[in-house]
Amino acid sequence: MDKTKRTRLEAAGWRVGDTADFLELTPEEAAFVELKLALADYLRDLRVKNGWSQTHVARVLGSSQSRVAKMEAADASVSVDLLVKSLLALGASRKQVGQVIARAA
Amino acid sequence: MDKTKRTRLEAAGWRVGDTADFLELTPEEAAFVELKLALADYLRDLRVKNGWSQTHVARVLGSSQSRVAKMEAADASVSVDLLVKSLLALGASRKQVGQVIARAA
DNA sequence: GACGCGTATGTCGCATCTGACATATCATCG
DNA sequence: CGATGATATGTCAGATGCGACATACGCGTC
Repeated sequence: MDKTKRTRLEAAGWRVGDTADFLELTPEEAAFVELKLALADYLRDLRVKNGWSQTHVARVLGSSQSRVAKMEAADASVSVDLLVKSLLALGASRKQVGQVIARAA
Repeated sequence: MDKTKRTRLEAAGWRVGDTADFLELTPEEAAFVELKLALADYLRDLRVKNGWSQTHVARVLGSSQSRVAKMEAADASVSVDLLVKSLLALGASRKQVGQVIARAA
């Protein structure tokens, strides 16, 4: 596994080495986490591409800068619900969201 | 608007005619609800196609029959998180989930 | 160095979601 | 007509997610 990805997974709150051995996710769990990471990356792309700060995005979404940071980090405390709602609120289409999710890992 | 769809939206807990006037959703809200309905429909298709009962699916998911019923109804009390996790757990691929979401309304 | 700006991380009170249970509805079969 | 199985609806206590705040880190500019 890619070291960067592993770090991100840990950051996302997924017990990596909880029991001193290595990442052990069922295929569904893995697919779910990757799906979430993909949405998080897309959110960051969208924001950066438009030259927005996290604070600005937070205002648009009616949220806070810290939550936007956590969204982009795919933190364990953010749901797919929040990511999807946020992307739609920032102008992404349902179709685009679907494509981001469908894109093979 | 299609009468059936309106009924489903009401069932899903979306204030339809709350103030005696008609459904008033921002475009993002509408897209989000439709996205949720699409996932719910797909869950039902997947279950019926395989000849599973809601009770059986509930056992597989580690949940209850009532929650499966609510998922298929896109009840306001079920999140996209739960729908996506359930679909993946029932064997749908990340790609399939994405396609369901991307499919234009 | 000190400031400003953007981002990251930890925590908390409150709101929402979840599984479970009870119960209702509705077929189908004897 | 029971009786059985599948699905729907309402409720609740406990779990999880949310916005907000504080604070820390990095990086330019002065």
